[in-house]
Amino acid sequence: MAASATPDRRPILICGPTASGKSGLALALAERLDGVVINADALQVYDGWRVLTARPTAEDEARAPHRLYGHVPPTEPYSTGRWLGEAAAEIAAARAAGRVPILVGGTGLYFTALTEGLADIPPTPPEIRAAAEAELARLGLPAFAEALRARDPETHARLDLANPRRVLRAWEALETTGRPLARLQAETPAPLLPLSAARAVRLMPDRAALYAGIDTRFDVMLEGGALDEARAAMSWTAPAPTAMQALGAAELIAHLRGEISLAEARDAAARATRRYAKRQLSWARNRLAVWPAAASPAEALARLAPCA
RNA sequence: GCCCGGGUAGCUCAGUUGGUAGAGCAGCGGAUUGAAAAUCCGCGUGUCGGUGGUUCGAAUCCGCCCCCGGGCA
Repeated sequence: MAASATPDRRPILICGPTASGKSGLALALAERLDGVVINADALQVYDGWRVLTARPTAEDEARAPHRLYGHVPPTEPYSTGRWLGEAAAEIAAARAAGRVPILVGGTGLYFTALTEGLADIPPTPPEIRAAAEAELARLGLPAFAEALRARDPETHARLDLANPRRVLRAWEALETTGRPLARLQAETPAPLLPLSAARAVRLMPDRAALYAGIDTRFDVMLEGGALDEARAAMSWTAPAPTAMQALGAAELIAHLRGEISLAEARDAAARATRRYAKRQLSWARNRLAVWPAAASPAEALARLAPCA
């Protein structure tokens, strides 16, 4: 333990399931290491969802710089590609300012794109997406997949043909670039931040405790104004589908419309959140298998920024 | 104390004339390179309350015991 050793100023990556204490950990690290917290969560980017997405509070944001939170209006679609570009810029800016970038979020795909690379493909123009969706609706999935196979057998051969999203994505990439998605992915450039250039930790909390926390947290959200947020969302004009994916939004809106009771909405939202957490753990366990794991935020904090 | 009804999966329950059990919900595992809080695939996880007995064979039939609900006292 040479006290004179240069402190590790590599970016920190924190991934974990919802309600695992990621945000608090990131904030504590930011305070100890003079860092900048950079969001890696697909829904927390949206303005309009603060309570329902458990975004850091104004008080939290006053304690350390926070980036990529609530900076997107609900009318705009968001994507992994857009996040990657924004995150890269924020990482560079933090470094330039002599601060440690601390990326935290529950969207595993974002971290994988950052550390393993993402194919260089321009965003799908809205008209191409609309046309692709119309074609899928007109033909049905099997016939739509066949239509793709006729034009792009290479990508078709590796697709999950039961998953409409995947088939749609392949179609859109082909329409947008004129090239097979499989080829584009094979040409994926080097990652912006290889794992070796960062300090990563994945939170793997006890399942039962996590689920209990999810259930109680939704009640806290309700007390904190989640219903007001949902009511406001009902008046958004032409919100992007990605913005309406916030867990609990559909349930609370159904309740506000008088379709279900508040208790039913709460149960359904909590259940959806538990399932989401399960998928996140799946990603962390299998796709982030080489990341050091921590059972709790406290354990991770002690490892990444001892004492203080 | 007596009389009914009921104890089967985590929960609510089904289970034909006896052939070691199955639905829904919950849950679990997996995939996932631009909607990822999305999307998709797969999986019953069980001392049938306990214990004797009848039977080749008992969740099913019989005895006793335990527990829960209701009624009568």
